[in-house]
Amino acid sequence: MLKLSKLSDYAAVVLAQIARQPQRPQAAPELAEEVHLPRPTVSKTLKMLHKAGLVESRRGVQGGYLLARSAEQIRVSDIIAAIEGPVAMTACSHSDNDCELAALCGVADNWQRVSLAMRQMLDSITLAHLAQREPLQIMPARALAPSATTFSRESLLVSDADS
Amino acid sequence: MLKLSKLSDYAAVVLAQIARQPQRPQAAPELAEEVHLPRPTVSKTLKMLHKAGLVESRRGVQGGYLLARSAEQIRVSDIIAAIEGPVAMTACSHSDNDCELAALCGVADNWQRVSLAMRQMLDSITLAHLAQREPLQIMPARALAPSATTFSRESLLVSDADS
DNA sequence: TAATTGCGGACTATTTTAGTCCTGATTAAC
DNA sequence: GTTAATCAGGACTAAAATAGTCCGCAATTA
Repeated sequence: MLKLSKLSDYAAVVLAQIARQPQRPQAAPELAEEVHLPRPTVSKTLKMLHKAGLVESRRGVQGGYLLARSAEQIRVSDIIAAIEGPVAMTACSHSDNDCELAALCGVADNWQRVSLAMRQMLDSITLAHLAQREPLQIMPARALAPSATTFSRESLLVSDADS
Repeated sequence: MLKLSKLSDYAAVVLAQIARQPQRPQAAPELAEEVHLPRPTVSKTLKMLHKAGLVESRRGVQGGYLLARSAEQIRVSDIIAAIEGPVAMTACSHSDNDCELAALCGVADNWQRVSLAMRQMLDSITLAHLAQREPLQIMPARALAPSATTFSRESLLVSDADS
């Protein structure tokens, strides 16, 4: 399925909810109610998001959670990384891991590139996009000259619906 | 991690190996040896690939596995789907699944689009690309006019290294 | 100081994944 | 027709990841 864990999904939903009231801290139980998810679970994801630096927390009365930076600056890949660790498709697709089969399998390099392309796509989409009530349009991407060797941050551009 | 299962990774490696000798059937134990993976496991993945129609099998002496179609016609998304089921990032990102929270979470539509973009990327890369000994270059994609509403199959173009 | 709220971590249960093994069916060669 | 090679299907086990809950402590504010 190549799927996100449920927790990552929850994280996105909860963050989107916070993003819709950016001015005041929102407490975990309050958020849980709004997104219809169990409190301890929401609490857990918020703690993970805090550890990853995506949200700020305020304790005490009137406390709660705030975005640590604007929704435009929180990338989908940040959210996923906060919950599941860095985005990488295979064990050998992140360089620090030494797969002793890498030399043999003859596919490792190419998997790495696929993985990179995916990460870049996820980098190009932000919480602000997710939180929009209007559906996104993710642009069809287009091939460049065959000699291009690097990715641009803009490789997959996401724009608002034009209506 | 948003990672592939090991089995999917194995499947890619094994398929790449088959692709390099397209003319004759290769038996499971032989393939296992070549890719340095345990026989029963390779056997299992091959059975899954067969069920998904990606390889043909021949029983008996001199039997083994062959690609069911050319490596250019086998997409990475096919391989993943054969092992893990259809590519979809979240439970609600495939339409037939009814997530009762969809109306509430305010994110579902956008997740679906992210998921779609990912699938399209995976559609655009084939076994032939993976099997190449030379590393791929996956093209930087480029935004089109803001009013574009559909994806093109070519959205992420993969080309051979130009060296 | 009391109420509210986050923090950290332990813990359990469930599901998924990985990996193995066995028995039977099919095919080709002799 | 017999034999050996090979795939087919599925049962099974073990291990790991995931999901979810709970508790006691720390911080903050009124």
